Formats: sequence, structure tokens, C-alpha cells
Amino acid sequence: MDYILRIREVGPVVNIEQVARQAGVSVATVSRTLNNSSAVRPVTAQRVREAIEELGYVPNQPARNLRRNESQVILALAPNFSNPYYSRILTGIGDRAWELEYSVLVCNTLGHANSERRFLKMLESHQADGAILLGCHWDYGWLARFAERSHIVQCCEYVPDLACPSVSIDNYGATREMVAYLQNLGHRRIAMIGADNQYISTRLRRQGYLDAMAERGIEVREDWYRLADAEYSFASGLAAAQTLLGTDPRPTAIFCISDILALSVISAAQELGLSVPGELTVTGFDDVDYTTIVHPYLTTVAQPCHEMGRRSVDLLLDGLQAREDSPDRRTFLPYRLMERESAAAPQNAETL
Amino acid sequence: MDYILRIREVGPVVNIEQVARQAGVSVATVSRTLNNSSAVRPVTAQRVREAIEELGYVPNQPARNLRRNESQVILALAPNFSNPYYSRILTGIGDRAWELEYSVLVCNTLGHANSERRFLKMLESHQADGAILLGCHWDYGWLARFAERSHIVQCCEYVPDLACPSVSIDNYGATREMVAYLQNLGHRRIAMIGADNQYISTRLRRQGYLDAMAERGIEVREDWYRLADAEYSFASGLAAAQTLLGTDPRPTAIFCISDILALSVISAAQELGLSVPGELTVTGFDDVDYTTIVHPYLTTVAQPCHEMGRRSVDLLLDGLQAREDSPDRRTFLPYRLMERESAAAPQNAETL
DNA sequence: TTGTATGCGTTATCAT
DNA sequence: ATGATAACGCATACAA
Repeated sequence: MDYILRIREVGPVVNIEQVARQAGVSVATVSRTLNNSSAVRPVTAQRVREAIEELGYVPNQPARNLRRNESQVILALAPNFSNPYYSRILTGIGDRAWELEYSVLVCNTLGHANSERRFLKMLESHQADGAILLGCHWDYGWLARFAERSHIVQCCEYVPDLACPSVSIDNYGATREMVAYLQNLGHRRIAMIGADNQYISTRLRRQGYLDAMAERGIEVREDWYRLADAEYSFASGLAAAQTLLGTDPRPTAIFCISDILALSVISAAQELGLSVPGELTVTGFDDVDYTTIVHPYLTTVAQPCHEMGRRSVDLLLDGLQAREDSPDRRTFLPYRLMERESAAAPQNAETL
Repeated sequence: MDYILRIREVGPVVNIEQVARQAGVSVATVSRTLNNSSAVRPVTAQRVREAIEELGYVPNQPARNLRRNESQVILALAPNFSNPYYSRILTGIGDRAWELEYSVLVCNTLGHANSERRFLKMLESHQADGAILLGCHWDYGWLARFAERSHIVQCCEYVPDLACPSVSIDNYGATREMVAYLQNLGHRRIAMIGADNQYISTRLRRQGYLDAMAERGIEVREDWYRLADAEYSFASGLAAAQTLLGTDPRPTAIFCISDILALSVISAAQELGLSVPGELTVTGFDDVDYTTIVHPYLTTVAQPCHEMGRRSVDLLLDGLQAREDSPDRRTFLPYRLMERESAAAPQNAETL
């Protein structure tokens, strides 16, 4: 008994032919019933459905896929889906896909060698109908070839001159609004923590900051621009914050391009005995869950992550079904400035 | 031009037959080469590989799947993968699957009506070879039928008398260790915040707490056991904490079955002006990322999430390939007590 | 409205 | 070692 190799198939498999026999019709009729063809008499369809029910028949999806040349699967690539920002978008993708009867195949791109090739191959081998790229910073040339041969949409980040749909927020506008908010609070010594990556969002936020400062004629100090690492890690934020808080004069406000970075600044300020927002104003970006876990709750820019995920799916399927208006349409969803507790007017505002 | 419906297929599709023609061999030989059959002469194989390269041929996966009756896909079901605990496990699942050339289909089970049926159907329709269930609390009868017909493994949680592999930590032992740790610190007034769900982990942690208290002969007060909601939400933790901190006498330590709950307790303590760990010791469970973001860093039980995910995949594939020793083997991975900053000896320990 | 027959791209069996 | 060919389960063009 123990020597017998177990078979992989657990239950007995019933196919379309058995259903046809049971219902006393041909396989074609069963197939038509399955696909809700109007060309089948209601009574017949009913008989077929009963047979399906009796036999517990479930259509073999790979077989359908082979025949119809599609997979009903979409690929979602993210650098790291432990990151709450990405995981919220993924949730949106999953929810919308679920509604549309699609499945979502996820892949962490970080830490996998040759990930690009493998992903491309998944599309080419018909394992997925298309892909949603979350913040993947791949070589432009490669991406262009990729986009040419497959249906993809870029979410959060996008490469500007790539003819490929995308969904994101207006990072430039959001940043200008946030920095103007700080200025209106009375801040002039506003520093910034960016990140050591080439994301379009990173570049746009930098530019938004610079333009907002220029508009008010405020000088921008180069040593008040520090970089966290490419993944916005807490540790790298801490280091950047420490450097920043060591300058003289010290900034009265620090604009961070990610919430986690803002939290690291608050942490660094705590260590130095600086109160937030009393002695230092700190703002974040994204509005992920942990912005309201401890006080001071973070003043930040909220991105509609869930909706961004949903919209990506719609855009992708539009492309698949060739009902897009333009092959490279860019979608910008509304952001929202969340005024909470980590930003306030500077002390001694009059002396600034 | 605009009136012409675009076709779905982006590039030209090359199949095995064209490769065969190009290489001057039969499709069988190409197939054998593809599958690394030893029965093909190296020179021939080389010719085939060149043809593949020239034509840019990629095997059609649904066709292989149809023929081999497998999908190379595993399903991962989680209540909510925005939860960092689950997302870390999913990362482990994804990494291991990647190594084994499997793909992972993810599904958020929360908030989807009829999710059970749909998932079962995905297995039955051959869209996935098996499934990993993360903390799904489904009806036992249904789950039993499910497990009978499909390959599944339970991760984190498991239903005790279900003949199905599982991977988790020893929740009972970990809890006893943690409570003993608090007792050794000098605490006797130890409260607990559990959750309003039927997870095995919830029950085992409750029992571990009770037994640890009984062993030292410490009376357990019923009103020192409060419940957060089923998903361990911050808000529900806050409410539980407020009730707990309003009792007289007040507990000197609160054992929480989740980190987020512990953070809510710290938050509640802050509001009341109680210092942690000075006036109140708080401990968590899981050791998710935000335990070390703000001080006090959380003393908690670390679960090997990533490894749990990896192991789940191995267990599942063991089952698929019928090389399991026993069909219902349970795996327990080592946990670790993380002594950080939120637990300390109680003030006035001598008077307790 | 329904049935017959062919093909989707592969793998596997049986020849040679 | 290689080739011809029959499945795999389903959808559809064509016939009836």
C-alpha cells in the first residue's frame, strides 16, 4: 500500500463529453450552453445544466485558454509587496480583477535575478494576458520592447516617453501644494528628503519642491536636500534626518517623499529632544496605514491606492479588448492633502 | 484605419511546428529538446536550440498544461494581504515558488461574496495545482470537502482535526514563554487582549496565558481579558485598552496577541499620561515591521513569516508530487522572543 | 436549433 | 535517436 505511488489527480475528472452524453446532446451544444450562446433552446440548455450539476462538471480552463488564446490572468509586478503602499494597490488590482473574473498573478521583482526575462516570458508563453507594473524601474530600451510586444500598464511610476497607459497622481502638483502649505504656515527654512532612485515620482517631487520655493523667492540650500536609499528604508531616512538636523541653522520643516521617511525624521528628532511639530515640522507622502498609529499623526499627501489598482486593471483590459481611445493614455487620479498633527507654524516665525 | 478592430495578439506567434521545420527535425524532437530528454543527440539538440533562438520561440504554456494536466500555479488565499503579517508570508511563498518555477495566484478573501466557491472552482478547473490558505476561517465541513478534493496546505492557522498539512509556530509555547517572561520581570497583574475570532492561534494563546498564570498560582481576573475585533484593528484595540486601563487596580502588564494591538495599548497609555514601560508593560505578537519605528520599540514574539511562506510551498509541492510521508503532517517553525523596550519590571514590584 | 468535424500547441506512445 | 500520430478538453465553422 505504502509502495504505491499516489496519483496527482485527486478526484475523478469529468469532461464535456460526459456531460453531453448525460444530457443526450452533442458536445457542441454543451459548449454553447456554457458560453451562453443564444442559439440553444432553453429546454435543451436546462437539460445540459442539469447534467452539469449532476456530474459536478467544471470546465477545464487551460483547454479553453488554449482554444481561445487567452488566459484570463493578469500579472502584477511590484518591487516588494510587503511595502504597504504596494500592497494596497495590489488589493485594488485584486478586487477589480475579481469583479471582472480575472485572476492576478503576483511577482516580487526585488531580489530576483533575471526577473525581467522571466516576466516577459510569462506573457509570451500565454500565461497572462497582460501585466501591471508597479514602480518597476527597468531599462528604458528593454521596457520599450516589452511594451511593444505585450499589453502592459504602468501604475504609480511611468517612463515619460513610453507609449503605454499609466495611472498615477500628479506628483508635481501635490508637492507644490504641500510645500506651499508649509510656506503658508510660515516656514521658509524647508528641507527635503528624497530618494536615491530614478522614479519619475522622485524627480517630479524634487522639481515641485524647487519650483514652489522659487515662486516665493526662497533660497534653496543644497545641503538641505538629502537622499534616502532607493527603497525609502527607515534606516536610510534616519541617517538623512540626522545629517539634516545637524546643520546650522536647522530647517524648521522637512518635506519627505515617503511616510516611512517622515517617521524616521520624527524618530531622529525625538532622540535629539526636538518636539514635533513644536520645534520641527515634518510631512510625509502616500498616507499608508502607520501614519495614524502614534502621535503626532502624520501630515501627508494621500494617494488613492486602491482606486489606482482598480483603474490599472480597467486600463489593461481596455487595451486587451482594443477599446482604448489612444494607446498611451495617462491617467491621473486625485490626491489629497491630509492635515494632521506633524505640521504647524514655526516657533519664532517672525524672526525668519 | 481607426475603424479596424485591433487584434488581441500583439506579435506573430511561432509554434513548435515552425521550429521543427526551421531545424529540419520533427516536432517530437523539438519537444524532447524542450524537456531535456536524454534521448536526443547533442548535435540535434543544438540545431533545435538555434532554431528556437532564431525564431524567438516560446512554448505555449496552456497547451503544455492541457497535455500534462497541471498548471504550475499555486493559489495563495489570505483574508487581507495589506496586512504586513500576511504580506510577508506571501513574499516567502512568492520567493520559493519563483525558485521552483511556479507562479502564485493571490486572492484576498475578505469582502468577497462567494469567495469559497470561486476558489474551489479555480482548483477544479485546473487553473492552479493547489492552494495555500493563510488564516482563512472557513466552515469546517466545507474545508474538509475542499481538502479531500484538492491539494491544500494551511499556513499560520489550521483546523486541528483536518487531515491536511500545515505550518505555523507553537503559539501555546510562545505565549507561555512570554507570560513567564513578564512574571519573571515581577509582574503579577497581567492582563490580556485577545481577538473576537475562532483562529486556533487565538485559542492557543489564550490557553497559554491561562496555564502560565495557573502554574504560578496567580489569580486570573475575568475583566482583564478583553477582545479586539476579528481583524485586530487598531481602533478595536484602543477600545479594549481603554477599558483595561480604567480598571482598579490597573494591570501592570498587558499581553496582546498582535503587534498592532500592542501599539494601540501604548497609544491609549500615552493619552492617559502613563509611561511605557515605566508605568505599564506592553507586549505584542508577530514582530511585523512597525514594531521598531517609534520608541518604545515593542517587545514581542517574532514569527518566521518568510520561512513559513517558503515551507508552505514545499509542503504543497510535496503533496503534489506524492512524496509526502504522511498526508497530514503539521510543521512547527521556531519563534523567538524579542526583548526590546516596551517591557520592564513593574514599579513597586515589592507591593504586588 | 443542433450535430459533425477540425484545430488550438503540446506531449507521449509507438514505430522505425 | 528520430519521426508519425494520437490524444488532452474545448470552441467553432460548416452542414444539416
